[in-house]
Amino acid sequence: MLESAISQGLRATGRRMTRTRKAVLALLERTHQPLSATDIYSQLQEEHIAIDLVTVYRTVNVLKELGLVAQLDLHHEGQSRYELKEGRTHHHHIRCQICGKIVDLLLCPLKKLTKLIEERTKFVVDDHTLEFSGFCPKCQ
Amino acid sequence: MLESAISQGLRATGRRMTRTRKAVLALLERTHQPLSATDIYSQLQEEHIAIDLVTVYRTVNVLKELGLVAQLDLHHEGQSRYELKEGRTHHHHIRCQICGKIVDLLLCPLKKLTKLIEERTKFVVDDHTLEFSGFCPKCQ
DNA sequence: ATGGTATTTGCAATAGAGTTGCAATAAGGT
DNA sequence: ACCTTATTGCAACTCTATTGCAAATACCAT
Repeated sequence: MLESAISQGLRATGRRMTRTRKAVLALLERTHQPLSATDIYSQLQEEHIAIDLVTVYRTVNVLKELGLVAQLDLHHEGQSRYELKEGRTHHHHIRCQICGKIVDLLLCPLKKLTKLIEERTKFVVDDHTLEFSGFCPKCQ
Repeated sequence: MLESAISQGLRATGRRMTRTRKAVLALLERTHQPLSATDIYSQLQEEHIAIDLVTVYRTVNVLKELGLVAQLDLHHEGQSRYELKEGRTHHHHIRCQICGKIVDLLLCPLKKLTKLIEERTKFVVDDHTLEFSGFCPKCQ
């Protein structure tokens, strides 16, 4: 159970473990797709858990600040998605252009490239995004 | 001069070369940074070229449909940017997290990786995005 | 050059994602 | 159980982008 460990992280920054934060965390924990704020909102509505959409936004932002959640901005989606980091390593995603299914790519091939880019551009690289899209097996 | 060639492309799809389309094209042609719709709008305002923001959006969408302009959705920017394709090959970008400067990366290292991903995921890959961010030489 | 017609433009209204102010509520240490 | 402070819900708002519609204009035929 993550909850007590997370509770500690919250308290360490003067925050509290609440009914709504538990609900959002539990949902992210049992879901295997990255969820948008409205996904989280409507899913919890269906489960008759009262939570305002504003609270969903505030909750994912807190979880992001604590480093517990990653925010994904996939191309052409127009809204952010969120997924639990929980012991998972850095990875990227592929998204189906037809049905929207998102699958993790358990790799990151960009370490060497990062060095090359730093040499060529004289930037210090801090972050990167990499995303593929196409047609999933069912939609081909 | 691009204009007459583009004019043909427009007419081939039942469209017209107009004062505003010329102005947006000319601006994109002489600018070396990808521009947002509001960038284009305010830049043309400064040059005393009257154009509505709505028209800017419609214009970049037409140019995108004609394959003349690429739309970039950079991470954490919250708005799209547009750049002329005009004879340029597929490439990616790096963006400074401090000053927002965007520099082209004249490479794409993802061909081999695409094959690997298709094998592993059984997706057919159609597109990808890759973006780096960090600190430019001036902002380090 | 002139006129006719379909495309394009500007304005106003609208849509959707996300944020902010504030009073009411609830967490959790004492 | 109480008290303080963080959190919540509601309403209002911001920002990017899109849509409907009447007026303006590109451009083809004459």
